[in-house]
Amino acid sequence: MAVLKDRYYFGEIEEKWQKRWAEEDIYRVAEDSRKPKYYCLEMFPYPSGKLHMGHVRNYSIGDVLARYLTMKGYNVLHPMGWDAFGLPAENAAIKHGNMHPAVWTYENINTMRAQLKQLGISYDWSREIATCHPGYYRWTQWLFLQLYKHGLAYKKKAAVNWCPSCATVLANEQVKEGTCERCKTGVEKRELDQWFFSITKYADRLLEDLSLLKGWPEKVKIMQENWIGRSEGAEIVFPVEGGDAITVFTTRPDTVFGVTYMVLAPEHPLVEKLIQDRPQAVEIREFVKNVRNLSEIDRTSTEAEKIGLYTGAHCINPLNGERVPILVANYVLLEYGTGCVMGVPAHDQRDFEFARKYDLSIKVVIQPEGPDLKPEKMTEAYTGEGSMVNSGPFNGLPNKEGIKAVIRYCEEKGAGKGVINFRLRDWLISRQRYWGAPIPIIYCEKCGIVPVPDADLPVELPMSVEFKPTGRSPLADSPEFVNAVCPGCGGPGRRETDTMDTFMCSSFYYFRYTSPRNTERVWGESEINYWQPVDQYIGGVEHAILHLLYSRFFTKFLNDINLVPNTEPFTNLLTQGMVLKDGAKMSKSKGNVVSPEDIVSAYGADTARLFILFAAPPERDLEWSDQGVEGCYRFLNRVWRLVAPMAGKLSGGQPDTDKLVGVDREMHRLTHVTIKRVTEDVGNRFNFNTAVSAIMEMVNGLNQYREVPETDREPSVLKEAAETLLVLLAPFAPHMAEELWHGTGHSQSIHLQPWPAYRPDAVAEEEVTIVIQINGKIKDRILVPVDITPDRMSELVLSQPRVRQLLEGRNVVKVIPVPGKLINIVVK
RNA sequence: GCCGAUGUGGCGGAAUUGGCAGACGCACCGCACUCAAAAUGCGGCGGAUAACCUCCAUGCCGGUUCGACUCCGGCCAUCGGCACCA
Repeated sequence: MAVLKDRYYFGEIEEKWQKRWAEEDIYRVAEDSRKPKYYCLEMFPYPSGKLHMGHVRNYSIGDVLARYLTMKGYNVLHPMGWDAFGLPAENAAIKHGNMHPAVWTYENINTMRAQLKQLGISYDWSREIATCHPGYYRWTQWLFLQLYKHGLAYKKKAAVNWCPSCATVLANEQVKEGTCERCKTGVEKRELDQWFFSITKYADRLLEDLSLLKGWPEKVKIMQENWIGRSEGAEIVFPVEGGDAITVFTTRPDTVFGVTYMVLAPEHPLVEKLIQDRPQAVEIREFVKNVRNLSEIDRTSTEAEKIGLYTGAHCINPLNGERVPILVANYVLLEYGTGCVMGVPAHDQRDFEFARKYDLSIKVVIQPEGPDLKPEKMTEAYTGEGSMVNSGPFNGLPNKEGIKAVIRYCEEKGAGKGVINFRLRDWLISRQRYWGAPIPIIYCEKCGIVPVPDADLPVELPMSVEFKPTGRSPLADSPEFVNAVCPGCGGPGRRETDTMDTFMCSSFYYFRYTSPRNTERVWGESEINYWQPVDQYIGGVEHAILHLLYSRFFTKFLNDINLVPNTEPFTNLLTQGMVLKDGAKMSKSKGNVVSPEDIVSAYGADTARLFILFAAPPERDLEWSDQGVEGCYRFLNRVWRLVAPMAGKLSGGQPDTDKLVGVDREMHRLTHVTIKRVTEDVGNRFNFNTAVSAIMEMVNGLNQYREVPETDREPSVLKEAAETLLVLLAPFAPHMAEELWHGTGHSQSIHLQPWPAYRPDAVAEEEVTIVIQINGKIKDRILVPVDITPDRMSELVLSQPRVRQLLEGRNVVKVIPVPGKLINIVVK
């Protein structure tokens, strides 16, 4: 039997068990049809250097769940890996001269892996993946080609962010408030050929299936819903004088008779055609050029002044034949709808303000009940309901019906149709960067765009490239990389030199974990069918939209091509709150960072984990407190001093609940109440903070119980209590629990023990204290049998001398007995 | 501006289905142990009050109810997301 030291030497203990667990490989899992599976996943980190407290929180939460569910008898898949491609690696390479992004990344991975092991997280490390490894990105490229083959990847010109000072292209993430993140220079726009995924083809499914996600926070679903941004309306065609036509999207077809002007986005392809040979041409070209150069931020800022210019051209309202002037304005976005807006100033606030500013006419077509709206007297647009007026055949129709009627009418006349529009845009995945998965495409003069054949994957990143900011992908300057043989005709070809957005790499990693070393296929069929979907996903809310939406898109696509059995990737989602210090997010610039390393070396991993789980429920932000950490450390020491002396002294089997009395019965009860509380808090509610509280209360009770002379106690009760305590503590403080478990005479790992079930008869009480209220105010308490009837309870309470005294001279109106809780006497 | 979350002691938080507000922990105070300190153990700890079995108290105002931290209506504050979406 192991000897337990009288003091808690966390360093020795943690090191010893981490080594043993690795040697015995206790966290390795394989498919096992005899056991129910559970896939517990935390968002894999970007290997930025070292773990921060947010990581510690994320992985501690996941670890408690994984360990708990394993003890509950599930076959738990709990893997870890690295979201290892991305800009910081490249920036570090530029900053540190000749350090290669791969070296920087793998060094960080080694550091962070060691830190995760020091925290004692129960990962199956045999499944570790890194997205920058050719064995992984081979499949990133393969999936790109699958999307391409199914018509969901396409190339198109699009504007990118350009920093004139760094002479480089910037990803959206690198643009902060319209300036370059590194040098603060104003960012410009440049047009480049780029690859896109047609996520918009899945917009309706991505929206509809949100309702299937019962285990997701409402907040996240609402954010995705808004992001997808479905709106119903119509596209209506306005012929332009002198040929051409403008198709406009509107959600208010009932107001088409009120159109008094039409506005095009500056980039709208028709603009140049309309202004040709007109006096306005010079001014408008200048305006368009200026707007194009604006950054996304400046362009879409609500504060930006709305500027419109008259083109001189007109179009015809197809419903009433009216002549409508055409304008160009900065607030109209080319990407949304059809890139133009019909102006209905009487019934749209923005149009109203714009019309007043430029003295455009206002025409009322929806009349609410009450006095007639007069354009010249209106101070704001009328956007409510009403009857249609000045609307030809639709006059008198309630506008809600008018929406449908106008659409039907347009469809009959061939002037338009009902349309559903989404705000969601296609996903731009091209990055003019080195440290990412190369897009597996070859351009050939004869064959055009040619996908790299599967057999030639991966298209490997060349190791020796220059990282000077030249304005192009560094790959473009690597002739060995660029020059390739066309797989179609065998002639000379050029490789695509852009790499893929790293969100692509993280959109399928949770599938790859099921077969991480499969070199033949992206994953095995039996593995994917066994493990999918992820039962519990845990991570920060900052990924509520992009990562989670892209992953849902991928899952639906992969389901469509029969590669995965599920249509949604994550059954349950837990979004953990931030870790704050002094009320603010920890950051270097604020100087309020607490490093996990320091905490682990000063107090041990068990203390760090316990504090982070105890300090707040997982969804809420957590305020870091050094004194709170101290408190958790003291608690673990208390556990040590309580249990360590019991080594070799515990005896007895299962206590017999029926025969226990007095302090033994109370202790036995506390043990089972604690099992119940911890099980519910961890398993049903994810309230780890209250689970820890329950364990603390049990320790307090156990300490008192141990004060009772040994001769007055039933030994089996102490044994049950001590062992239960360790098992309940195991998911939270795995090292200490393991050490004490072995020290008290066990040879198998505590982490392989079954989770205890509480005995209802042990939890049950014979008598309970109920509260006596008079008019809702507490006046007294009384001990009553648990199974007392409400009638008997009322009788008993009303006969109490103190109650009778309080009721003296008052009129009892009503008595409300609530069994097991309280009784309220209503008097006048 | 729109959408969402949160608001409880000196602090982090608890109260699971409308039923004892403040569990558990921190800080603080007192006591024990000690030559002393630390550590540890024991006790106290929302406010008012001389005191109570009294009164007040869960951001503010109002409502429903025998009973409201919890439900409803209206405000305020803080945080987060979206932000000219036609």
